[in-house]
Amino acid sequence: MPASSVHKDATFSQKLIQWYHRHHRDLPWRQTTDPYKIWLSEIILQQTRVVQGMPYYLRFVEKYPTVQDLARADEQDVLRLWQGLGYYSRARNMHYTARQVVGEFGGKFPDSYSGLLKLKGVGEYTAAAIASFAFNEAVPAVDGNVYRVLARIFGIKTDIMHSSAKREFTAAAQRLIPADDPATFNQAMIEFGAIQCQPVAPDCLLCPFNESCYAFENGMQSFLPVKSKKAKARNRYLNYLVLEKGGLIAMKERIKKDVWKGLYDFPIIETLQEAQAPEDLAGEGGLESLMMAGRLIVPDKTYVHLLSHQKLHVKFWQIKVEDMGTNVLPDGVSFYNEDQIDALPKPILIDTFIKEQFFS
DNA sequence: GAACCGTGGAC
DNA sequence: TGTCCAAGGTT
Repeated sequence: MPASSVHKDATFSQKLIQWYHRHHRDLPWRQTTDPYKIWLSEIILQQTRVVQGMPYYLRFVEKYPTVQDLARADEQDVLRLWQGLGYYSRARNMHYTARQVVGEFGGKFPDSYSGLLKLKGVGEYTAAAIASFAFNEAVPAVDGNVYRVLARIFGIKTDIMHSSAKREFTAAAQRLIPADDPATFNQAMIEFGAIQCQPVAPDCLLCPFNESCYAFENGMQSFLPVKSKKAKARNRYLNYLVLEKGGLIAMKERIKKDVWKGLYDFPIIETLQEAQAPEDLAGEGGLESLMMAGRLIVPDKTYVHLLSHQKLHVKFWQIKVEDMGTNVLPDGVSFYNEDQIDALPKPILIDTFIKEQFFS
């Protein structure tokens, strides 16, 4: 590498870290080098805004102060504490990893990027983040913020959705990272992307790099980074059979490979189109006999619930049961009282419906 | 490589 | 209102 490049890269990291010291937010996971807490914060913050993840981080640290505490917990309680954050496999993987760290590693997290990368739920970004923040390893932590900063300042036009992008952007960051303080550099890149080099309408007049930024000089802020479109969400039509008997409600854990795995909802009939009458649900899984177990209340509204890849159109068919008689609940379905239901992890949609309908 | 996996906020 | 996005990872 020519000497001029070395000089230029050092200048970049120095200016960036200068900016960081002046502008960074005071966030709780930056007050520690405990790999457990850093890991916890990184898992929570995956695809999640700081304002949304913050209360969850504080609750998790409060309830599970150490990895041993988390390992001892039931997965269901971990999912319940995670309720509302989404991408629930993060919580299940986190719990699995806590048990592995305690059971196989004597309660100590791997102290290197390559070791951390082996953990379930820890990919290249998260491994680099923990390795640098907790152990000062000089590996670049390249997240969405870093893609944006690098693409704009250096004019990198590779589609960040393309498979080659990760290698290219990681190499670019690796060239910039200072050996003497990789942790602050990584924090600074991420923080700079989050609060100065924002996705939409960044205020470039305040930016310390506005005299050398490719995007600013060429008016390309809104076009960089290049990101190809995502596929449109598919429509799904869900019909829940909500059996209520003497203040108890029948619920079931979602165990299939599908959305909300590990969470609880009701017996469900999925249809290809929106069901308008009880007859539309016949022959769709053998649950229709449940609708005869009591007095049926036909839903008067459809909930539309958006997921990242699905648009759910959901109807709740309530069945007021006096006596199940010869009707039996399907496998895995049980009646729960209010306190039990409160303790179960549930999708936000289900939690909202229950609160509206029963326990408001 | 592309699809999948949640939720809430900003525009 | 619909779209995009947010400290990604797994299959």
